[in-house]
Amino acid sequence: MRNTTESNNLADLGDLEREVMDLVWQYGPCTAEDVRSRIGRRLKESTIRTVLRRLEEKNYVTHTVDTRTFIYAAAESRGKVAARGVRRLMDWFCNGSVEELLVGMVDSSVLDKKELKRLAGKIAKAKGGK
Amino acid sequence: MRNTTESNNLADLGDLEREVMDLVWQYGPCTAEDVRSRIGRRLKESTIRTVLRRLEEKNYVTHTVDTRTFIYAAAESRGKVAARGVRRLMDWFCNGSVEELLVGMVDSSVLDKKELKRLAGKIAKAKGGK
DNA sequence: ATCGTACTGCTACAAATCGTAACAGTAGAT
DNA sequence: ATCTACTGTTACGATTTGTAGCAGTACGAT
Repeated sequence: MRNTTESNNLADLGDLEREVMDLVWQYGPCTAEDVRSRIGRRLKESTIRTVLRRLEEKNYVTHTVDTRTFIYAAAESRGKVAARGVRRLMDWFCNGSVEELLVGMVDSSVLDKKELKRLAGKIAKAKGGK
Repeated sequence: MRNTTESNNLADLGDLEREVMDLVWQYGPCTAEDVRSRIGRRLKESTIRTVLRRLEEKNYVTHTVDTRTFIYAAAESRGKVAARGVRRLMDWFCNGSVEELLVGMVDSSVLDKKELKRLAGKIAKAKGGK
């Protein structure tokens, strides 16, 4: 019934899933137990494992094995994930126009004009030409 | 169980809901029947009404009554909705940093550096000072 | 005044997603 | 050979979304 081929959720992640991703991004590669001990809620280790497994299915993390233990690492940077989300927002609501999006951001004060200009300059300068 | 107070879905909308919003945005105020006749799939009018009702609950549209007929209109512009989504993405994945987001966009070629600069200039110039 | 009809209100239901976890099997260490 | 730490598998309830039927009611025509 639901569209499974292309999720309609901008981030494909539930709240807990996002929390876990945050930890993975923040602390780097870690085991389920690492996550469990650092996360703010009291959850069973099996719960964390389920979440990590689902995150791997969704390609948010990958794992390697150390002896018997799974070590999970982020598959992409936060910024890239966010950018993918932005692209979707653009496609859905702005006919794919970055401009319409930026204007909307400025309009609803998500972004200040001066700030935008400053950042544009900075970003254009950093990370060498092309 | 799930977090109901603050949805975790960037857009709070399913695919059909988004399609309907598109029509409302594109054609302006309309009735359920208007939507039904314009939408690309064959759906019962009651289905459309349900969707419109839900969209109203979510504050995406409002309605007025003409004699007995509900006329639905978008409550916000596309750009604003998109911008709200972007804000969430920033909060979730970039610690609220616009910079990290823009960098991510450039990194994953959602946005080109030159393009960014051009738009920044344009936007800063347009819509008068401050 | 009556009646048909066009609209709305309410309810329902199945599929998918997500939070949460138990239980079973198995490979390493001792 | 055992114990134990890990993984694999399965489950279940709540919520969201697509999809729609049925019941009630107010207007317009006769």
